[in-house]
Amino acid sequence: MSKRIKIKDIFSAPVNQAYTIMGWVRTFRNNQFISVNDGSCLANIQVVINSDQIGEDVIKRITSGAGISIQGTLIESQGKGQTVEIVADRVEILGDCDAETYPIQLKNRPSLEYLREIAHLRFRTNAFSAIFRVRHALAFAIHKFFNDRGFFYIHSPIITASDAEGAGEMFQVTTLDLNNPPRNEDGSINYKEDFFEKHTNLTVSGQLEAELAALALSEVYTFGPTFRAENSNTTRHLAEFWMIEPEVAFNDLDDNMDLAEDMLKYLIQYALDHCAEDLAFLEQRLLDEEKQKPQADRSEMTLIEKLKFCLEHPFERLTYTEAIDILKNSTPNKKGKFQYPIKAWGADLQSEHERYLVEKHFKKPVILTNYPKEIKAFYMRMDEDGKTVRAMDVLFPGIGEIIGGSQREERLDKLMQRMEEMHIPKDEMSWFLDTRKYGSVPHAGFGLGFERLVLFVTGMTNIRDVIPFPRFPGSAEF
RNA sequence: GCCCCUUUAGCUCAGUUGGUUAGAGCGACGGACUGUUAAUCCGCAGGUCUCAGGUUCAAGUCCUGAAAGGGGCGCCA
Repeated sequence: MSKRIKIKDIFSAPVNQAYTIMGWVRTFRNNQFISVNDGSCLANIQVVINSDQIGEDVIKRITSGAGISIQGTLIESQGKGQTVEIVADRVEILGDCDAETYPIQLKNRPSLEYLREIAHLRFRTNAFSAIFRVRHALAFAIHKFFNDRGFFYIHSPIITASDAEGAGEMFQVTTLDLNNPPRNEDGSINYKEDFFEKHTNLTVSGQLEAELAALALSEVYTFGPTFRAENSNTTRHLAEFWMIEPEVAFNDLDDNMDLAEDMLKYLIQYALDHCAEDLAFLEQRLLDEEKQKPQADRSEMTLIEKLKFCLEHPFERLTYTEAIDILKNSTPNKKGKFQYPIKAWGADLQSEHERYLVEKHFKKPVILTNYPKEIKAFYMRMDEDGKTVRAMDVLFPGIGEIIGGSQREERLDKLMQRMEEMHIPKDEMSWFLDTRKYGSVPHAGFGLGFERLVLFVTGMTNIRDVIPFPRFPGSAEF
């Protein structure tokens, strides 16, 4: 028996030779043509069988979804629609698939909502196999981008005792018996008896740990799961998501923006170069979906046009103060169309304002910088005016905030002052403050929400469709 | 957490002002078919109209509540 060849490779393999392919039946037509997919690429290989040669009992078992092994000869296709096909000598059913109960009937174009409920099987569809191949390519490209630039991949902890990062509600980690936890004399729970002998949570960010590494290795990044127990019910939030957090010593805010823009463009280019077939499919899927919508709600660009547009234009960089001016004088603000009208400097920007800037005013990715200190985290570097901090948010069309970052406050006295103002317990953060005490240098970094990047590149609209097994309030299936 | 929408066959959806026995396409199943491409053709089965109350002579249709799903907002990545 010949060695198995992946379907991805068979289209360029020499013809008139014997091959073995394995995969799953997509369709079976005319008792003669099997479309087989093994997930290595979007395309199916057409297998031609001769019913005289393949027994009736086997033919009966060639159903949609069945696992199958085919041995045969690759030939130039005798029909239209494909360049090559396999004439089968041997067909073996590896795993039967009962068509009566199999929940995926591809010809019905099942809805994304339905497939979300059967996430364990949705990999079997073209859309989800394409999404997860693109997701893989982007994950790989992230490591390649940083490795090629001399960054070191730091594994920040998943379980953390640090409760002071301020990035959101946390999931507690404990081995204590919830029905009968050990108590202190005052009735509070005695975490001294917990596994770590202290109160611990799942991490909401690897940033602080990345800063520790950056202040020795200079250029580092993290790429790991992150957990937020916020009760967020949107198409852009997950309780468990993956985040990329580069942190670079000696970088200022401009360097940080350059790194963010270079990285995003590199990743988009990588996807265009390596996932052309999948992206073309996802583009068509999006076009089909938008046909249902009224003309006004449809995108002006196709998916691939949109991705290329991002590469070709510099991201618009402006300060929060400049953005407020634009918004204050904008037509929707004057006509009272904003749900939250922009009245004065200092207001937090709502997603309607971000959308206006990105989708209406500039019509391209925007980097907003120098926000008021009151609406940003304690670790961001204070500007000279004492009012704003060196923060930056990268806003993408359709996604909103895809990156949030800043130049960090490296001056010990200023950092301590901010922690006091924002009621961050200093005693728990001594390890973090040590970096400012001993050889502190300017540095900057940011966090990229990986799923938000995948959303943008694949053109999907719900973040629950770009992670294999999404976790969100009320749902931890599979 | 707040607001809005949806729920009818395995899937995607029709179902008029409340009025006989609730429909279609696809899928499944049975059959035909040796060049199909979401194959085609013929045939057939498939329903507690999400659930619990209520209004009414009469409810898939109206009202109340619940559940599940979707969307928007907030929190952020």
